[in-house]
Amino acid sequence: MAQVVPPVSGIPVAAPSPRGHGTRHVPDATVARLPLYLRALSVLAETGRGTVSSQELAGATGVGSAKLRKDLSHLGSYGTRGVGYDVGHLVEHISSELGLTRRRTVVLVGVGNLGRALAGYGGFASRGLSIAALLDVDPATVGQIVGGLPVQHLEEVNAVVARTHAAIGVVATPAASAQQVCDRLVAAGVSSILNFAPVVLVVPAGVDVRKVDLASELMVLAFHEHRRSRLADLTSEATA
Amino acid sequence: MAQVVPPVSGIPVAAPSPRGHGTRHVPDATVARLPLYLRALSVLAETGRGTVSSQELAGATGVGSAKLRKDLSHLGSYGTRGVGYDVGHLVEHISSELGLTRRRTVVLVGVGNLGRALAGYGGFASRGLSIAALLDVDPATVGQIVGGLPVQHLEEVNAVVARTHAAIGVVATPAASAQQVCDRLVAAGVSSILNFAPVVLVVPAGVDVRKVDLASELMVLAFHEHRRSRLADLTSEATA
DNA sequence: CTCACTTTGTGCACTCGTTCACAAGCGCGT
DNA sequence: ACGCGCTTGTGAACGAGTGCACAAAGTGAG
Repeated sequence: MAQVVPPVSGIPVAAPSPRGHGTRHVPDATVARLPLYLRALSVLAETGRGTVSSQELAGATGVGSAKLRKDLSHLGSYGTRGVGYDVGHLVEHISSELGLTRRRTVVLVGVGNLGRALAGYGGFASRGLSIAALLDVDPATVGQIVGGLPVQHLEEVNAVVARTHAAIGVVATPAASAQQVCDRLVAAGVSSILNFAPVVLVVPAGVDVRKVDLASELMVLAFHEHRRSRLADLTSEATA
Repeated sequence: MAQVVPPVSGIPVAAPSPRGHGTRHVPDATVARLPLYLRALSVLAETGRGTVSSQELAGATGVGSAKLRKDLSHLGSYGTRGVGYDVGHLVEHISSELGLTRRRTVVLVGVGNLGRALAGYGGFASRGLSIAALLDVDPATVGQIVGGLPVQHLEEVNAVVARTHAAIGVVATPAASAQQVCDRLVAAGVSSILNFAPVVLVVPAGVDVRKVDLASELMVLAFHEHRRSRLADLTSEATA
């Protein structure tokens, strides 16, 4: 009952920044939006635009203008007040922050339909990301040329990763083999994994896993649809 | 580094989100995890397990046990203290909440590699989601049988949506035609859209758009990779 | 019945992200 | 030079989500 949490007026005892991260901290939510900005900016750059206002860019990306400005401020980018942001400069700045200036190589495992879709996806190369190799275990698939690259056997993973210095691996295999493939990628030296298989991958500390689950996305959409119809039922019931 | 399971999306385009209305509010973050739980539970159910503790299910899904319990409590599901949750009951409860008890039909536009991957993806049907039709504009593709379904021409969209009562549309077309396809889907009566094209779709109010951007995911991964190497540089510099 | 043990459900504090509102800065016309 | 309008950058309030810790509630053994 005593001490009702005093304002703690000036007690520098506890470290102001408990997390000792040396670099300035860019929020994850902001990072997730940077590619979006980058794409919109690329379009603008191609049309010859020299500057954009936050409001304009916000309109093109579906993000609030205040949020956009805060995002950009997080990476220390300077716009010009009264004018806006220099398109070219901003593109370069964001690319640099995302680490796309240095070329990143990616190995893709699982050359099914999804793998082919990824391999054929344009726009990676122009963004500093290049798919360096395609791997699979199916004898009928190995040896094919997909998206200009020959499909190699998964056995080659160690050699391929070592040769291409790939740090990013994409798992586009069936669920059953995903964990096994993941393990081999990690063993070969890959430290970031993008997983499309509907399983939760277990990885050692230091390895970053990101998951894209197509079925989940559809289910979330179904939920919204469901909620909407429930709401409609309720309101029609209320008006009745 | 723990498993990072991002809510991906995070781009509520034109969703004013009418919050606080009559129905109890299930947080979006929780909804995004429900499919994950559902899948883990399905696996458990098949192995004949009758009950699960929150800790066990947490381990299988990579989620903290407290978070999991709170998620389940949000949808009013009752577990039994000292025992855990009834697997079958929980599966049914989550399915119901997600709206998967009533069959949801989906129309898919764009039968390229990505579209084929989605059409061939198992696990939709068993979750109440069924792809009712495939649409494309390429004469060479129209008429093919993909995943057991004939590909129809996009012109048929109105008839198809009306006949199947589909409320969900999937856009798996190239970026250039995505907005146009989206407009036609909306005009045909679709009210939820899952967009794989790297553009920001503009839709009228009342239509829900969810975006999955493969290139963005890779870029976010590249960022983490980049940050990691920066950190390594800093620390090696500091120790030097 | 009682006690020890297990596991849920949740209040609370805390962190993270978003939104608002506005001062500061910049260019331009006069 | 000077003020006017436009746009950025950000402090502060707010809200959502997470993690901790624990009381409540159930089970089973003695």
